[in-house]
Amino acid sequence: MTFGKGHHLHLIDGSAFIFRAYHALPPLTRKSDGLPIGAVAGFCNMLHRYVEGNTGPDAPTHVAVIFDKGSHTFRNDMYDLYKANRDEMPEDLRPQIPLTRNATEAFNIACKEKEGWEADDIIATLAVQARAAGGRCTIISSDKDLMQLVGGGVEMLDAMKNNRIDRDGVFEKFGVYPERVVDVQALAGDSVDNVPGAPGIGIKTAALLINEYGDLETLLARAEEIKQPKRRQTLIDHADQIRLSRQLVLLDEDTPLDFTIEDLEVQDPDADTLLTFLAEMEFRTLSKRVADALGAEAPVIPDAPAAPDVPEVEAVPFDPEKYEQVGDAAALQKWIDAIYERGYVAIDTETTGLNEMIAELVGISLAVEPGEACYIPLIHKANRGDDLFGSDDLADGQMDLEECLKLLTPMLEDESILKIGQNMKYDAKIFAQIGITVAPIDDTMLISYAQHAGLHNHGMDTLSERYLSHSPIPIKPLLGSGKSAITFDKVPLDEATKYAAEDADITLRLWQALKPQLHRAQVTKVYETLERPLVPVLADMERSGIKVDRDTLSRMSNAFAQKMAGLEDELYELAGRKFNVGSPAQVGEILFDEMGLEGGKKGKTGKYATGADVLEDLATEHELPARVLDWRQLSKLKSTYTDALQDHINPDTGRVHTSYSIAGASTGRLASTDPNLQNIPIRTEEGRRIREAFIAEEGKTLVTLDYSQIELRILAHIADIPALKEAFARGDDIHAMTASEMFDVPMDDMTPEIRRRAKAINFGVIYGISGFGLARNLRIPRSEAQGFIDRYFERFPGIRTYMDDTKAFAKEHGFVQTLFGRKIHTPNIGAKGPHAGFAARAAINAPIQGTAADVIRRAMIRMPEAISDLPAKMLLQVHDELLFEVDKGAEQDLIEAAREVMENANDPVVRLDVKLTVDAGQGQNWAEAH
DNA sequence: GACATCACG
DNA sequence: GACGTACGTGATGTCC
Repeated sequence: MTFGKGHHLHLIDGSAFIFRAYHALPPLTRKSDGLPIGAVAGFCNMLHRYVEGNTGPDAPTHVAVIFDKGSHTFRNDMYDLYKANRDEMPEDLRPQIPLTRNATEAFNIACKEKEGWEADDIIATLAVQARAAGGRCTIISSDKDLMQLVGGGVEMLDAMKNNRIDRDGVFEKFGVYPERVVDVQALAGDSVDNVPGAPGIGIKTAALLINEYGDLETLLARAEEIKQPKRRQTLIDHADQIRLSRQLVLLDEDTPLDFTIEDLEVQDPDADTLLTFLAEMEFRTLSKRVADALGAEAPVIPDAPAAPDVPEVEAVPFDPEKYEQVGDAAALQKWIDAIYERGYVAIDTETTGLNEMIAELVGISLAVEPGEACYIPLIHKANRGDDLFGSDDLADGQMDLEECLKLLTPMLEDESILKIGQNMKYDAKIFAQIGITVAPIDDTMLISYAQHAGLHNHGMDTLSERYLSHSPIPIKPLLGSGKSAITFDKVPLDEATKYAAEDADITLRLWQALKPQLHRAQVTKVYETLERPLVPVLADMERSGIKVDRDTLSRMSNAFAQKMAGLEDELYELAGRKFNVGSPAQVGEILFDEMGLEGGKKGKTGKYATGADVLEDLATEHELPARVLDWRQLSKLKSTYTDALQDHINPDTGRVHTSYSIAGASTGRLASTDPNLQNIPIRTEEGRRIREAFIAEEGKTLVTLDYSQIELRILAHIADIPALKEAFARGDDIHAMTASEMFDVPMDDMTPEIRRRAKAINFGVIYGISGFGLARNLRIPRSEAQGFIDRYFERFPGIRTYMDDTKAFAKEHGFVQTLFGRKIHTPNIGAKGPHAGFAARAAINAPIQGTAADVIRRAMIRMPEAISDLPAKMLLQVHDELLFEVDKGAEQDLIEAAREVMENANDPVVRLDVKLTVDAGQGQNWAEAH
């Protein structure tokens, strides 16, 4: 059949698939012979997922995977440096390349390549042919070089993000439509492919020029007319290089091919061929999945003895049908016996919601071996939630909650049985609500965090996909979404069992895969002293919550609303019309288009930037931006704080219970969510008053203790700066001392302005200083800022060494470390281009911020024991501050005990050359205590 | 759901 | 030699 109207050609960029697969998976090897196989595994998974997704009216009628072949193409003849900066292919990837061709053929998908041409040229040729024939074509790739082909039925699809790119999408990316993309690329060049382009011209400028002059040749011909002298000269000087660049990025739409589109017609895979291939590769999980999809029998893959050092990840296939639903005491007792035989169990709770303070226990799942898991439903309803007249009757076949807990509690509290969970803080809190203290525990999320912080997140889906090559059953289809969403107790029992038991099964497998790796990564100590013991401490703090006075907040909300209304009237007057003050886009239009103010800069989305820094600069001359800033401050305080906080007051406790994520921030810091209590205002007087709503219970006092300058002290120690260390030892004002040293001003003559500058520089150092950043922060010329930095390095030479050493360490190892051994990975440290500076600064900052985070973690872990004799509770942590609630009269005892713990939190593991000091405060509310 | 903005250390 | 930049977070409102 001739390809034409109604037909749809899919072209898959094979190389892109391979590299994505390679980087997405750990370095897996084939068990029987150790052949590296991770990229092939990922490639096959992606192909399988792709094939499965091809249903419905949009499915392709023709398909091919296109590969590059050889490294020498006609472009190298034009320009010998083309792609010359490409890194060598990783050694363990090379042998996998031919296997990906075999894989494609095994899936019965056409597999095309041509010596001397790039895959992109073949794709271009086929896309153009498809378009000419009146058919559609989808290019599955996110390579921007292919964007020149889009239009007239040709689109691109980013398979990972499931993001279609049409002509408008191309315009967003390049600022021009597809037919002018090569012109823009010719000017902007491409550092990845080593296309030179015009020096100093990026995509933004290129698009601007092309749009003004129409096309590249016109632009080059009329280059003399360009107003900016530098730009003009660049274009004149480099015209030849620009034309060459255009040749390089222009795809060959006439690649000679020895096949036609008709040869690419979609064919069903032959089950035998495909499964034989997958079995050869020893992909157990995927074989099973593919066999299911094809309705064939999964091949038996003999269990070869595992090579040492390779985690066993695919031993037992996942089979939701095998999970047991436990409905009576006898059945449960069998599981408890199995747990006692082993000494450990993976456990997961299902509840009615994500907020542990409100959620109710719905069921419990247990796993003892990979594939051996059960679910104990407890209070599932007999009817689905979508049944309008659904009664509250319980579904049949469930154990009585009390009876179940009576059997389970001794095991949960038995110190000889290890309870393994994914994010155990959640489950521990659920059990704590019903009086059960779960211990001892292991947490797969934290085991991963200790090893892989900075590499990826540590949610179950991510871990399962990465380390088990298995995608967990999604919860969405069970619960629905939006208004019609139901809670887990409305999920039918059989579906609930498959989902819940699988979670425990996955947790157990992750534990088996990841726990033994802790010591190999040398982070066992980190996990055991900084991560795991924090779980019960945080669970207690979160359950305690802090009292918040609704009336105070509500009064403030009203006051803010009135002020905002007044400001809005003023603003409409100033602008000469009504507009939405909350819309940055409209504010930008008013300021720069209608009022014609200078200095409007458009961001990447084509809108004017109207951030506080911009408006502050304008506010010295104009009324409107000043009032917008006032309005924004009030709006922020009202919506984020005085309004939203009220909604977080728990009706039962009258208190606000935040949730801390232990494995969220890469540096080891905690993060606070729902609500975030780590960013309650303090810097402005108006904002600070919100802290008046955080109050002590009747008869109690709020006490805060915070580390003084902890990050600078740690910097002084790590970078070994004698002058800084001595200043801290003397108890000097550290910013004043820095200023005195840098600007040769005696301490007695210090002015606030000079001190302010020194303070900014001190912070800058912690953040991985740059002249640009400091200049922007201090609003001084860049050259002056650079002068400050040079002087700083001169006066404190250890800083330079620290920065250089840290960067070198990160480049060599791919991570940096805190003083306590916490690893923070820096995967982008070797990146080329603008990414590099970013990663370098993060690498410089991470050991400092991370060590400070470790210190306060240690203090928090020791705190419960240290204050156990006092009528006091630890409520909140704000990075370098701990907030307590204590009975009146015991304030001083608490301060003494807590300060002792905090100031010596580094002992005995790390000796510091600098003393840690802690300031204390107390009061009836958080504003007063500070 | 992306983006801009702004709150904190 | 130019690039684009202070480090780490989370919540909200707008706009598509």
